Amino acid sequence: MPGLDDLAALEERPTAVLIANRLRNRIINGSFELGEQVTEAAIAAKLKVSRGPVREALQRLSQEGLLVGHRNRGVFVLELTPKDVHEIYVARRAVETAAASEIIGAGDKAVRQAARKLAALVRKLPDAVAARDWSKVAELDLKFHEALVAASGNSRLSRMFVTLAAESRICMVHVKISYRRIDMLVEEHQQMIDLLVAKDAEGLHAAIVNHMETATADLTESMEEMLRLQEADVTAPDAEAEAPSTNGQTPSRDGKTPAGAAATPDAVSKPDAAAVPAPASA
Amino acid sequence: MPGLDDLAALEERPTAVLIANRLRNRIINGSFELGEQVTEAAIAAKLKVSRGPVREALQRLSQEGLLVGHRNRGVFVLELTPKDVHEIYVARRAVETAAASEIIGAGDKAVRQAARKLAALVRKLPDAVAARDWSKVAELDLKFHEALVAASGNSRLSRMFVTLAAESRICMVHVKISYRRIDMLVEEHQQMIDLLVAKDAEGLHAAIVNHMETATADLTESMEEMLRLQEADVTAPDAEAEAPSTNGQTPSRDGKTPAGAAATPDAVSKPDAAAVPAPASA
DNA sequence: CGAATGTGGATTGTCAACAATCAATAACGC
DNA sequence: GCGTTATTGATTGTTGACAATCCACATTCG
Repeated sequence: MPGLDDLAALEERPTAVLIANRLRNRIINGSFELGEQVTEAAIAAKLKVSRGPVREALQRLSQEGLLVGHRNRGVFVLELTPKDVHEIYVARRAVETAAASEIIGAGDKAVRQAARKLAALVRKLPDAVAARDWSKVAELDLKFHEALVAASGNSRLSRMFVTLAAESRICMVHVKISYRRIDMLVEEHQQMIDLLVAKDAEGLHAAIVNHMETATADLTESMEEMLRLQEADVTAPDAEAEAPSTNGQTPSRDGKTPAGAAATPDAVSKPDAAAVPAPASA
Repeated sequence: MPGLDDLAALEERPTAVLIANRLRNRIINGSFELGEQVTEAAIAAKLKVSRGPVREALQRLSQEGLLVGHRNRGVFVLELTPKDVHEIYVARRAVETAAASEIIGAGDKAVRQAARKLAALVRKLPDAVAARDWSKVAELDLKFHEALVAASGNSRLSRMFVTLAAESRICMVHVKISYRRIDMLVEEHQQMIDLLVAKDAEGLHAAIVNHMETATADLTESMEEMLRLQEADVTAPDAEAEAPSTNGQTPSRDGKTPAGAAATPDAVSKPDAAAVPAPASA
């Protein structure tokens, strides 16, 4: 019976994964406020399921890094600081350049195949840009990079990238980016494809680094401005509005979020295990 | 009261994390067979807790990649193929070189601080090597690399590395490595430190790549030989000797070390101090 | 005698209820 | 009035039981 070789792969997903995917989409869509939220009881009630699967999904997302959980207090959606942006950028650079090297090292066939898939994604980009559909642009942008990593055939790199992509998406959605940058996206991505087919590893690395460095700079700038405004909002309304131009130092909200040091003692764990992203939003 | 600023970090861990740490240690220690095992009911019974936390811990490890879960079938400990080794190697190379760059880019102070910690680890190595304590060597080796990544101050890189380190550890423990390689470890690691303090990013990258490439080559070789033998084992012994591979179902009841009350450092109160947390000062 | 099918055992998936813990508010004493 | 302490409310952590699913073995039919 030819024709149905590879359809045994439908394998229904466990509910927890479905919930996790759904919540992930809502988080990166901006449906959740950045600060804090997400009580498992509420989710369970809304989805008409017990707290068990919801709890599992929440814990999964916590390990992906999209949610942070405080003991006996609940889980809260990740709040991104400029430091986080820098971390994400460094990590993405590492993963993506490694993926690029792997593809190029895998031979012409792999390179062509990857280039084809990437090109297909880039072709969709101009429409979204023209429509100024920022959400769509962000999605396509991330999909491009995800496809790049996936093309390396390295499941570890892909798994790592899922989290980074989600975090990047949060950035993109929650801080508005200058519109002139958006017009360069098509060109930049096309250049990466060209360098890939040319098997120019050095150039491709440089392009990736450059691409993300500029994006990150923009992001950080917008974010810092946002934080300044936010802080001014808190201090100004009542007391005397002090000179808000003091410096570029952003942080010091309250000594709460310990995103600082390297290895947090207990539960530093690891991202996703099963599915790739995929399902459309709802 | 100066001096006790940051000790509010003791924050009791949820039981699921304790269980996860414990299981992780047993996995990377080689206490679990490579093929398949791990029924949550058995673990729960042995640890005298309900299945809930155990399930959570298992799922956590699944997401770390140490266990793979089949729907409605259970979770099984990861079985490493040569392809996996390659993937791990590529990913580690990406993460560690990125970490190295970050440290060097962070300035002299950070470099010196990192070098000090790394040197302390390397100093312990010769003893283990002399004693031919392979497990200890593996532990120190991984601790070195983990410290390197942690020194970058990038929590994302650290999180990524946890899984890779655990997987690497599995490799090291389960395949015996040539003893001549072991003698080079001290030298190689020391060289990395030297390059770090010299702030020679290029050289350090090369050293890392070289260090892991040779190790990986060795590992792959040993592993392929192992697989050959294993395959011969299945085909050679005539009819049915045991059928150990596919369903073995090793009696978890008595076949395993009765961790319940017997030896081994299984103290629930102890926060586990093997490979993961790196509790900084102490 | 071989293959398809039915049955049994076991394990995971899911659920609702109980207990422990923490944050915030209110009351109290100084 | 301010600081300290008890109460309250809510949320998570944990538990045991029930239901769905799948694999393996035994049975039956061609």
